[in-house]
Amino acid sequence: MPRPPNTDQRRAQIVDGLLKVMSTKGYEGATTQDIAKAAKLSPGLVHYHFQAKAEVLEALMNRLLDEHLAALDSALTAAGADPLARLDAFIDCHLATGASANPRALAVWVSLGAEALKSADVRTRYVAGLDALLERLVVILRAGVAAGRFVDQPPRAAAAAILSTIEGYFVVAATARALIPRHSAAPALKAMARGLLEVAPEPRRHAPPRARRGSAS
Amino acid sequence: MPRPPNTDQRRAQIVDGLLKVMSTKGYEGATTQDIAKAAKLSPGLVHYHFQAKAEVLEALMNRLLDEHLAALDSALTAAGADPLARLDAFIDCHLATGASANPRALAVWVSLGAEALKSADVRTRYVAGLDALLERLVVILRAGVAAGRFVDQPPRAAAAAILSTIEGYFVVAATARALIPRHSAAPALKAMARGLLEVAPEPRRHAPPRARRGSAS
Amino acid sequence: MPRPPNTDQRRAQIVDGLLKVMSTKGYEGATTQDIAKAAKLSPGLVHYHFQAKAEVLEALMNRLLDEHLAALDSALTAAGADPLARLDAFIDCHLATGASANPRALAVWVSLGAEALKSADVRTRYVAGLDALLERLVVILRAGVAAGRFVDQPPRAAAAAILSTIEGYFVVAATARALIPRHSAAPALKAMARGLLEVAPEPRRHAPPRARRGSAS
Amino acid sequence: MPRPPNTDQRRAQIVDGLLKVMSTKGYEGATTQDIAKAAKLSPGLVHYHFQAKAEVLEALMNRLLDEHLAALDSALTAAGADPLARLDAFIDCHLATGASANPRALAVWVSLGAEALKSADVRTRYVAGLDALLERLVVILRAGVAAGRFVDQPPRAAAAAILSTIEGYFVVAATARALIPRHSAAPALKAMARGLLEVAPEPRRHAPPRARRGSAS
DNA sequence: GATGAATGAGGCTTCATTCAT
DNA sequence: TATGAATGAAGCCTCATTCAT
Repeated sequence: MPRPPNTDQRRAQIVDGLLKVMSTKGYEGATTQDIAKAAKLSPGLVHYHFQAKAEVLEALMNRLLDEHLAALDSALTAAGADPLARLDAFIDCHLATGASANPRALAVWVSLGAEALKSADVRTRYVAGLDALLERLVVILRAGVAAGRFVDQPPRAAAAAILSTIEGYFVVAATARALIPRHSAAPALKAMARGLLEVAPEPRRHAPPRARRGSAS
Repeated sequence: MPRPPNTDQRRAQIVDGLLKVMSTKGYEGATTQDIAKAAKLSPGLVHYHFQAKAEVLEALMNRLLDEHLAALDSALTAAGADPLARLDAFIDCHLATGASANPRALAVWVSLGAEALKSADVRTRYVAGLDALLERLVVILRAGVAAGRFVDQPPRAAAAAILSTIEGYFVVAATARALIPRHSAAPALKAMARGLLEVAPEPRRHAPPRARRGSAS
Repeated sequence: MPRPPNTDQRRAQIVDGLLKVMSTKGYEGATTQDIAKAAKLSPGLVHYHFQAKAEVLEALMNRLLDEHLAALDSALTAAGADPLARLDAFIDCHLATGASANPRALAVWVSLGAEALKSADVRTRYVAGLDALLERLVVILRAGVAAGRFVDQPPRAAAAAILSTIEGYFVVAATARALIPRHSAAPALKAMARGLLEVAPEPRRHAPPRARRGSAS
Repeated sequence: MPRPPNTDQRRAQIVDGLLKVMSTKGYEGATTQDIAKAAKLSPGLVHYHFQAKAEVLEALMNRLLDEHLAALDSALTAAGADPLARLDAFIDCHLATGASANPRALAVWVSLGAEALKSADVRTRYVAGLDALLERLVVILRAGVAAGRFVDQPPRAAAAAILSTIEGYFVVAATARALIPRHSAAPALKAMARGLLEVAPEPRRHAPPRARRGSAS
């Protein structure tokens, strides 16, 4: 009659502990004792359920990315088929309702970017996460171009620009939130994206389809 | 016969050592021994010229910001008075010719963002740096609005959007450069900024000053 | 309905697990988890059947010594009454057919010698084991002297010499087997013992006195 | 005006600390704190002068072996050219005056044998040490055979036997000194070696070189 | 100013042992 | 009996900082 296994719960607890501590102390600053305390567990347990601290970080990355991608895909599905609606959903999911609404996750994500500079393992996963987002954007952009909604242009460059803006908002929001006027991020990026994709503002389709510009070389 | 003081040079050496090491190991990963070695100095000297490691970081931040702001202001001056030209110069200085061209400084800047999450001192300086950039953008934007070149809108929101895009490009470039098509960053941001500011492509300044949108609430 | 006790079997399993692990990792290097795994049991069981890891070691020592002494006494019985035959049997039992044929037991025995340096408990049992062997040798030697087969000499010194050679072969065989020509150990020790005891070589009183011998058979 | 370097002395101190601690606690039982305390140094210094604990062990092995080989070679030189005298000197150096006279070194050597079972690095050096001794023995034996002093026989087997006896005496002396009658080791091994090599006892070289050997007094 | 040895606190990790089931 | 999770005390090692010269 063994104790019922609760490894999954414990691992989740520990990962959550790292999330909490890391958001204020970074990864290196999060000691295993800190993590254990934040998880309300004994220090030894961390290494009973994970081989090393780095493995907790990996699990945390996976959790953040998985959760975020799930939320994103759900939002995209809800947005329907219209490319612009999907693009807006993508932006909102990042800047209005999603990731940026969770300050801890935001801070951790910024820390992960810095960690990616040092650790190849972290970098691999981090880049994979960015790439997954980029890919979704590219698909949206291609669809928009195919539908004649977006001007024809290299979709990867445009996607990188939109994604970079999101990432940049994350950094600024995490470190200097006061610099961003409240609720300005998503609308601003939408306007910027429309400029990039030469989408005429919906309500006003008067002006002629002005020539393309800014063809991100 | 006292030897001529060389403190300034030594301090510069040490700061440079931190820059080198930090770009691949981050701040915590940069040990004083590492810094000394990169500076080609003995370890003891680091604490002779600086009271603490954190002070070296502070000096490094100051150096990066000072150098960058100097380059920026110089570029802005060279751009003349036209708001759009100044905006383009601002963008180019960040994404085409300036900071992003120095991978080490780029990596350090990203690390500093993460460090700012942990240390109030770093954060203060980091935010001040962002704010200085933001302020220059705001001035440009206001001038553009005043000149009727940019649509009227809350300049801080637009400035934050442009600055965030730049910061985001920095992060992505530092961690996943392959995701950004070569030379696409500055043109893309210019196009985005034009969209945000409703600037008609230069060759055509026919259209009436259409109503503003995207008033980042 | 109580299940039939299987403590003895479990203890044997655990002791065997320690034997396996210890032969390659030593006693301190053998974690209870290692032992349990090698015994194909759960970690908790080790401390259910033994109060402490040290107790497993004690049981292992006892097992090794008991088994070895049983084999030895059996070999001595089979050797008959002749002192020289009994001496040869003693040597063969150690160097030709017995302990040294089991690499794991050999390694463990060497580790036990080192362990005896640290732990009084281990030392007591280890010394008792050596003493038991020594005692059997002394009995053989005394019998040989009484029978006029061995020259009169202090039997404890001779016994210690023979026993030391055996122990030394164990160490060298366990750590540097290549240094010992194959099958040379028992013949060499027999020749040495004869030298010590001034036994004229029995078999050869025929042909030209010498002829080569000791050629590591 | 830097502090004069004393690294060599410090390293020697640390190695000596390990020698002291290891003789009673073994290698794993010798904590870095123990070593530092025994060396009367602060704990951090151990890792300032050595990269890892294992490196201290390596240095200790080298010291023991170097010192021992130096003493041995010196004794052999003093023994002159006579093979038997050299053989006796070899034995005395190990069992009468040399290594076995230093209980700490003896215990450490026994521990090293056990350590060699676990660590390939230790084993390599340990075997090299044994081999160096063996080689000297082989040279002596070959010279004796060439001079007609020793019966012709495979020298490596005889050398291994003699070396094993020495190693065995080390183990028994370190763990159960009481089992070895005082001052019996060297004489006993000399007698055994004579038996093995069929050396006629020196005093009587009257009789024809009778085949039989071993009538050691 | 400069050197590099010295210090000691603290981090990650391991592990014998205990415990809930 | 059996299981495997849980505990907490060390252990090895790193490192910012100090110090003797």
